[in-house]
Amino acid sequence: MNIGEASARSGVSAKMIRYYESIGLIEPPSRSAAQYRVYADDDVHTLRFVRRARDLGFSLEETRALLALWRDRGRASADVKKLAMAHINELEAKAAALKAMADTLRHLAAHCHGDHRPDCPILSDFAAATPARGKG
Amino acid sequence: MNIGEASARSGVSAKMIRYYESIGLIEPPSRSAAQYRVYADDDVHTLRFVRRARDLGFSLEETRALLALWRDRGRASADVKKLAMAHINELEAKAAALKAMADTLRHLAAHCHGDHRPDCPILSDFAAATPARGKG
DNA sequence: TATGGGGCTTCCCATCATGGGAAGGTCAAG
DNA sequence: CTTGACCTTCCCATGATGGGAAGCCCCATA
Repeated sequence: MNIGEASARSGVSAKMIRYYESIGLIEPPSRSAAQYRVYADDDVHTLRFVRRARDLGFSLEETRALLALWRDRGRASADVKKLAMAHINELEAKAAALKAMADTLRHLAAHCHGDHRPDCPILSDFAAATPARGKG
Repeated sequence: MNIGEASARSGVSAKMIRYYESIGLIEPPSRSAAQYRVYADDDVHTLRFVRRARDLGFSLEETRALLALWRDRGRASADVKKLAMAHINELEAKAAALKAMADTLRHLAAHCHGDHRPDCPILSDFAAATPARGKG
């Protein structure tokens, strides 16, 4: 199949498929006489794997490691789990950071009248901000 | 003061101060005879405001809007609150998305032995993934 | 006064993952 | 043979930031 069909079947854009190939994440497929990329079902399988990893927030480099583990039938599941757990921690740390921002902002917004008056504790807080020294 | 001191006082790198100036987020400061940027205390104030907004996850474009509101003494606090609330929603949506990824992955990892054996439901799930069609 | 080191200037490049689009070749259907 | 959809490669853009080179400037010290 051509790249368009591989894209449709895998959920990875043609643009990205070419890019993944260029950075060596996936193998270059064979080519037709006219230099069209020709994919097999197995390639679609790989692309779906990549898509799933990306959807779960793994970077392309992490995905590369996962692919290697996937292809290595003899690897210990501990290796996979270790990578996954590390990623889970990253994800949760990022989520917590975003949540902390939201909470701070929500706190400030709670004290903002939100009417026609100009006074606003949100902007006041921003204006009073000091870098890495607390509110001294 | 020179850019180095403004940077130290505001917590914004010199690199970023120049960048913010280049995109019109902050006003170009006056220059010394040798073309050095010369900042006043007020400029540091503005830089701290930007820093605070960035720390709370506002994009530079959102920060630009906040700066405009800050400088507009007559604005209604409702305008600020509206912008803030929208941002809070974005932050929480992103946090929820990250948390969902972590939960999915944690669920998969819970069923992974994590020992010397090669079987791993994490990779199995990835390999079985299908794009936007459920698990058919 | 000469020198050295640190700060400043501009300019270009890299990141990460992705999309847009141009210029041109190819294929299948009419 | 034309038309239109597809493919190719190549370059550019995003958002926010950092790295670093080449060259000028300023101050302190010898």
